[in-house]
Amino acid sequence: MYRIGELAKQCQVKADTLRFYEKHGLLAPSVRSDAGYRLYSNMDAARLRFILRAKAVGFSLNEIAELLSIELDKANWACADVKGMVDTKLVQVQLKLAELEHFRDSLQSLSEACCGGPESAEHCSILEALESSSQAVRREAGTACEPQIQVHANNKAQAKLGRQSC
Amino acid sequence: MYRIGELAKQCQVKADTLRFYEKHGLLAPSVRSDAGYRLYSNMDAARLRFILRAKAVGFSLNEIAELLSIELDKANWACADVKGMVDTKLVQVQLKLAELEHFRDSLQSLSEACCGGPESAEHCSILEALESSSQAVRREAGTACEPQIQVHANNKAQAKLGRQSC
DNA sequence: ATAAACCTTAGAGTCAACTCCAGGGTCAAG
DNA sequence: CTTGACCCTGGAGTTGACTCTAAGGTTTAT
Repeated sequence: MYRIGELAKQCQVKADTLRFYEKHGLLAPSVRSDAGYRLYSNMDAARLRFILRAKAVGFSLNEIAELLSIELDKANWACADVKGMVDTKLVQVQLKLAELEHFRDSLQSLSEACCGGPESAEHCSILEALESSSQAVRREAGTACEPQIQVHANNKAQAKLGRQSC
Repeated sequence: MYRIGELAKQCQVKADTLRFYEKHGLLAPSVRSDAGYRLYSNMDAARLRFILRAKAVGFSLNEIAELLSIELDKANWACADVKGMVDTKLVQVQLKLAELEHFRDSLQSLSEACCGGPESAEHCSILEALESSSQAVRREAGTACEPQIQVHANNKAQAKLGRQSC
């Protein structure tokens, strides 16, 4: 059993945050000591890690509470309800995964294309990578081009030539 | 070129949000009309989509601004700086990816284990899946067990027996 | 030429998620 | 038996990210 400060330190959050989570129904210690101290079990700690992981990938505390409520109210719900809820979250997670993979790919190609040397990054192909990562709408021929875009088109040509953009 | 309301609708945000992003240095329209109206190019739109994608996977606006500043200040930085920054973000993204995959796996096993029928979910293996998804610290033999944990151990036995937890 | 539907700014308000503070209780070490 | 490090509660304050309001200017359709 951990006291609030111990669990907080272990998970790199503040004790206040744990009290906040308790007030909002996300995580209550399974036991209190005689003096009223919160005592957290290993299961409580696991639940906290679950919460923090969900938070780190962009879920709000409300969404997390919804997910966790499955665990709490499970006697009052039908399997179908539970499965529906889980599947909904699953779709959300898969969408996030796809976005993150897209994200990673663009950062990766950015990193690979950049020589990493001491030169100015002025001609680095960052712009290009970010653009393609953002699914930039292709410029149709005939559209007015700003100066920067000229530079960028230039970069693209360079990159094509020798994969050397810096 | 899109006016603020058009771009906002296209990306499912409010016009106010775009003005907010401009004030905070994330996205400025490349042109203003004679009357002072903001006019966004396709590149601006791509940049906005990049911002929204990053936000959806849990990056703060400050972190996103940091990433985007690469694009803006590239003339003032060495390639090494840029590469370092990108690689740092890349590590963060890969961490998030790992968490999300872990997350997806636990939701998936949850969904598969649950029959989805009209029965009470009381004996559904949700607890188990959430626990394992949270990398629950293994209970050592000899540690005091709460009643719920007994129930859970029971569930686990059921699940082992026939993969039928509902 | 005028109403509806846009746009502008500056500044105030809202909401989520903490974070801190005051005033007090608990507990192990010296 | 007190000192210092912890804990408690209730409530106020902060930060990030919008979101809205007021007071006005612009565009477009009739």
